[in-house]
Amino acid sequence: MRIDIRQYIWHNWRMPSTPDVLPSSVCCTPVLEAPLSETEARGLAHVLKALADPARLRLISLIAAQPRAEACNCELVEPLGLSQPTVSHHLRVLHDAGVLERERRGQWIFYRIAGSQLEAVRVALDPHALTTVTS
Amino acid sequence: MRIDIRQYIWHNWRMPSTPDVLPSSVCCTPVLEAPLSETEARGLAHVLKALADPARLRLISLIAAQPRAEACNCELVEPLGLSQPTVSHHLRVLHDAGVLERERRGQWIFYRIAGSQLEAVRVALDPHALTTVTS
DNA sequence: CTTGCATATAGACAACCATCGATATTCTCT
DNA sequence: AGAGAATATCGATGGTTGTCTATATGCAAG
Repeated sequence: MRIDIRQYIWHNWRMPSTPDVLPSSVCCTPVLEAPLSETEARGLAHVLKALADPARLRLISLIAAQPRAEACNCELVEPLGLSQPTVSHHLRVLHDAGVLERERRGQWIFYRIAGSQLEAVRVALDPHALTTVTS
Repeated sequence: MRIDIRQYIWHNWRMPSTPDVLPSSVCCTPVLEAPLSETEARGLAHVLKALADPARLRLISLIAAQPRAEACNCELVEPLGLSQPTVSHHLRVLHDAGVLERERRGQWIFYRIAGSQLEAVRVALDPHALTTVTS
């Protein structure tokens, strides 16, 4: 619940500098470009469904607002006002959808935002259909 | 179910040329910029929830793919493979979320994509947080 | 005004989901 | 090995939702 500063620093000693290059597993083609197949629609809906919850949106924004843009479960329970199992559940949903990355460091598990999925969603909703991220 | 061409043309006679300027009722601030309030999160989640369904995503893409970028209920039932009431329900959800506009013309009700809400979602998910559409 | 078509609403049902308390797992330090 | 802390899993529960059939509403043409 409370974090010991010395332990925190120690465990971050060997932390790799925040990785910015990601696997970039894009989910689908722009929605406004051509009719989606059922499979494409299911894939995009899966990611959107993960995002479409107030608690999860707040989790994302809370993580992004942290100094290192990462947070452990224990730091999120109190500001969110939900129980620890519920927070854990939401983090899992976001991780399964590829929106969050997780990394265990010592006692804690830190979550970061995996930018590529959010970007994929933005591209999918792009009215200009730029095919920026593409295959 | 089947559309009479003469009636179709007649009813489109007095159609205003597709309006591009929209009320632009934006829902929230960029998620990655600052922690969302519960109200902001609820608002954004509402729009995302409307988008987070395979049938509705396919509806959007089907409408966008039409020659005039608009479609009536009857044109969407068959390609979607769902019952007419179900299609009507999904169109209603999208309209309530501000994703679709509706306009009655004669016997039919035509749905168009209301770009501003999609754009608002894209801005909300923007990692660069440009505050392009703003208040 | 009646018939025919397009759309919406009502009611029902099954599946899903957010949430919780209780418990298990995994790690660290002594 | 054992205690303590962070996280995940389990089981239950109340609420939401996607889908259908049946029915109602609204518009147009004869």
